[in-house]
This record gives sequence, structure tokens and C-alpha cells, in this order.
Amino acid sequence: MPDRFYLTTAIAYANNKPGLHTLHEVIAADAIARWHRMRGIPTRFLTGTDEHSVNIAIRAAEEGVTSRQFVDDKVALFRAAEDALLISPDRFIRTTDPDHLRSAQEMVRRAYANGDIYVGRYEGWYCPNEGFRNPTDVLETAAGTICPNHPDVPLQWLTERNWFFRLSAYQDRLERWYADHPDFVQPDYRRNEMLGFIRAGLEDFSISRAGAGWGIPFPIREDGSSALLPDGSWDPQAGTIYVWWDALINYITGAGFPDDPDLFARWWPADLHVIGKDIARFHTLFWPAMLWSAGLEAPRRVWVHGWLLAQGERMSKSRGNFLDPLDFVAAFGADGARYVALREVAFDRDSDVSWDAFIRRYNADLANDFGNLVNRTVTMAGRYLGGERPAARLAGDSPLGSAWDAVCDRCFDRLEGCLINEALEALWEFVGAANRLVEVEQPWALAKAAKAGDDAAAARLRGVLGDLVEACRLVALAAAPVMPGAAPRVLAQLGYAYGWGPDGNGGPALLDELAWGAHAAEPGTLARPEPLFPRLEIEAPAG
RNA sequence: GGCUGGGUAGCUCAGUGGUAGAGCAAGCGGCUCAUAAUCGCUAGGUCACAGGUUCGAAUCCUGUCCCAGCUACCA
Repeated sequence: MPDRFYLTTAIAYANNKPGLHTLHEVIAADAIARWHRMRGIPTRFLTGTDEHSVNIAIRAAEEGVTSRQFVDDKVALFRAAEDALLISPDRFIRTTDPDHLRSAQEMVRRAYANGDIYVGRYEGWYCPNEGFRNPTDVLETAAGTICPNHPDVPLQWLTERNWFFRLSAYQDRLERWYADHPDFVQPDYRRNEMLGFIRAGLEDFSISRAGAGWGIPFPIREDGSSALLPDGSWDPQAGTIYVWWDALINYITGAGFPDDPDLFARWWPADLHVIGKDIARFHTLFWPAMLWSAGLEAPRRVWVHGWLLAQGERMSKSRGNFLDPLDFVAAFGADGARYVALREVAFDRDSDVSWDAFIRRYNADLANDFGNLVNRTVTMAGRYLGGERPAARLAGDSPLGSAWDAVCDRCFDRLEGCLINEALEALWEFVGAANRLVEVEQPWALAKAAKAGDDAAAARLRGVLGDLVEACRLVALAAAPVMPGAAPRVLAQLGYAYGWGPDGNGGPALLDELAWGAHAAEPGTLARPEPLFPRLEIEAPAG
């Protein structure tokens, strides 16, 4: 068992309210974090927002508010949505946090001291409305080169002096790193893509922008002197830190760099970065090299997930085909929302999702299969045994008990591999087995025979219901990282205590609790049955 | 254009040489403990298309069509 686990999500761009497609990654990471916490592994889970860019400054000006006010408003929306989804970060980091400024600037100083950054020229097509455009994003037309989003605005070819990072110097080290750490980037096909990119040759990239803007001040002047002015402000002539040298560095800021060396030594390197495929290159090539330049270790693993699609199209705010997380929680409840999001989306690739598919999944898996299993189990035990909790049979004497270990192993294996949807699939096959056991054993018939004086039937009834109670306990606990709100409610109906806190910390070791019959010897009383996941008949929300 | 991966039941997908599979959705039946739930059965596929290798191909080879990803500096 690892002695600690540090995981992060990408930080979301704070320019709008969050969509489900953005928070899906955070839900998944939260489940992984809880999975570690509940096992008793000290866990640090970092998520947050990326708040610097000229675009944000422009948007804020358009709305007549300061950039700071603008991002504060957006961050409040993210935090509200994440609270509704029971997201439990150990720190919610903002790139506008004061310690992040120190962190990013320190990284620049270290790269400079190491000889890895130099002043160069960044050239490119510049759209007055959008800034620098990638050469692949501009169109060559008879009227000249234009920006596809603003065809009437002439593009300008601009040259800007700014700082570059010597990524080219890390080509060999990156190749060796990939060779020595075959699990660094997952899934494998993403790793292969990155390997192909490395082999094609790495070029330096720019890490600053000229002029003072809404960003972290670049701490060094062109002559190498500090850009700190006597009054404590930064020389605007030094410019600002650009994009990745700001955003990526949140992962070490969030672990204590550079203010708290002890904390940083405890949590770095990160065990897992969870990111989307659009930013894989920055996390798996730029980021290790940046860290090495500063004398720090590369992260241990980067998981690259796909996108949520609606009818084949990527969900996005600009397309308008996204789901509001608050609508989602209102319809499914926090646990239902987390479950269907993680069960319907294959975490290693793009997945087409729809409101109808979420409803079908909720009704089939939660209302019908699992919710109803708990309900019928608690009802039967209450009716036939007077509410006294029956003990599970020995694993070898029970079809469910003898199947459990294999289910558990497969579920754990998939969780470790970030394939949360497959972990849940494995668990729900066991739910199906439990429902089938009810049909085979027909406890109502056993109860009738027992009432007529058949002692063997009475013993069998207790055993079967004990197995079913145990199955409900185990599934609720194994699914608790995904449905942290539902698990204590299930355990309460079964007459068991739930020892973990709202963030999954503080309880007993989960793996011990997930042994078949772990509490078979303890007497207990079942509570009144109460539907956990009411069946849904609702329509998609308007808009 | 180049490289990689895919196109299998209405939907989402599994299946790398031996008589086509799962879940959901649909139809029929059983049961009654349960949230009209659950259990069983049925139906539904020239496995993108065309050739080839083989006793035998969804699976291997060739070609074609279609889709997706990667092919450097967006936050």
C-alpha cells in the first residue's frame, strides 16, 4: 500500500460557468481520491481554476468589472457546482493565489539559473480580436491571410521579444524517461502519440508575453536583473508569464512549493495528474522538462481522458450542447449524478452521452437493480425476521460469498487503472447475482415453510437474507467513492455504522470492511426500508 | 498529405482462426419480497464494402469507402 497519494485535475479556465463536461474529470478524480482516503492512505486532492489571460481581462472590461471581480464571480460558480456534486478537494487552487505567484516566479528564476531560458523572438499571425493565431488556424484566401472567426479583420504579422524555454535540451532525457517509465502516460495509445511527438524533434517554446497584462509578472528583466521595483511592484517592461509556465505550476504550488518545503517533500512528485486529451502534450512533455530544469522530479503518472460528446460533437459552452451540473444534480441527486456520469463515460476515450441515456442508466442500475435490491432485502428481513439483522453465511456456503472476491479484485483493478466505468460494471454484475439469488431462493416461500415449523427452511431463510444484507453492505461500500452520500444511507438501513467523514477520511480501512462477512458476528437491527433512488420519469431540462 | 486506432443487434460496446455475444431498449411468460420492481424466455446482425489466404475468417493479407486521434506554443 502506498504511504501517500497526491492527485490533481487540470485547472478549469474561469471564463464562464462550468459545464458537466468540464466537471466530469473532477468527479472522476474525486472518486479516485476518496478510494484512496477510505483505504486509509493519506491523500491530497487538488483541483482549481486557471484565471490569467488577456481574454479574461477583455471579457471583464466588456462587463465593466475588474478582472479580479470577474474571476471571483466565475470561481464562485465552480465552487457551488462542485459542492453540489460532493467534490472534496484538499485544496482548491486559484492561479491568482499569492503563493502561486511566488511559485511560478521561483520556477522562472530556477530555469534562468539553470541556463534553460533565453530572450528570443516570437513571430506569428496576430488577430486584433483574438491575439496570436496558430499557423494551422488561419485561412489563406484570395484576399490574404484571415482569421476564420473574424474574416473581416485583417491579420497582422507581429514579432514580439519574449522568453523561451529550451525544451530542445531535454529531448534525450524525455526519451529515456519514457523508456524507463512505461506507465508514465496512460492509456497506452496516448503514450504512443507522445512518443511520436518526441521523436519528431522538440522545439523551444515561449513562456512570456510583452507588456503588463492580467498575469503573473515575469520576475527577470532581459539583462537578468530582478524585475522587482523598490516600491514592491514589478517592472511592467519585464512582461508577464505566459500560459503553461503559469497554469502547469499550480500542481507544485498546491503541494507547498516554494513556501513550505516540508509539505512539498511529503507530497511531490504527484502520483497522478488527471487531464483531458487536448492538453496531453503540455503535461507529458513540457511539464517534466520544466520540473527537471528547476531540479524537481517529474510526476509519476498522467491519465489522459477523452471528451463528452453530444450526438458525436464535443460538448462545449461555445457549441451550447452542454449540461448544467446543477440541473444534473437537481434531477439525479448528487450520488445519482456522480454515478451515471462515471458509469456512462468510458474514461479512456470519448463517449457519447445524452440526457435520455443518463435517465435509462439511473433507472436501470440505481432505481431498479441496486436501490430495489436494498429495499426488498430490508423489507423481507424486517417482515420475516422481525428486524433483527441476519448474519451472512460463510463465503464457501454462499453463492454470493464465493463470488465476491473475484468481483472485488476486478473492481479494484479497474479503479487503479482509472477505468471507473468498468469498476462499476464489475460491481453491478454482483448486484445482478444478488437479485437472481432472491428469485432462486424465494425467501417468501421459505418464510411460509418456517412459519409452518420447518426448521431447515427457517435456517435457510436466515442464511439467504444474511447473504443479501451482506451483498448490500459490500456494494454500498465499494461504490462509496463514487456515491459517498448514498453509502451511509444504505449502511444505516442495514443497521451498520458508517465511520468515514464527508470527504472519505477517518474511517476504518476500507479493504478490511470489504471482506465478505467482516461484521457477520455483530448483532444489529435493520431500519425501516426507504427508497434510495426514486425512479425517474422526467424530461430533459429546457435549453 | 503522413502516422495510429476504429467501422459487430435499435443504442453503448465485448469478442485476434473453429457453429456470432453482453447490457440497455422491445415483445412474451413466471413470481410477488420490492421503487409497475425482479427473474426467465424470445426476437433482432450478408460482423463497412470488394477480393485473397485457409478445411474453416468478425478475427490474417490486399484494396476501397467512412469516422476518430496525433502531426507544437488556445486558458
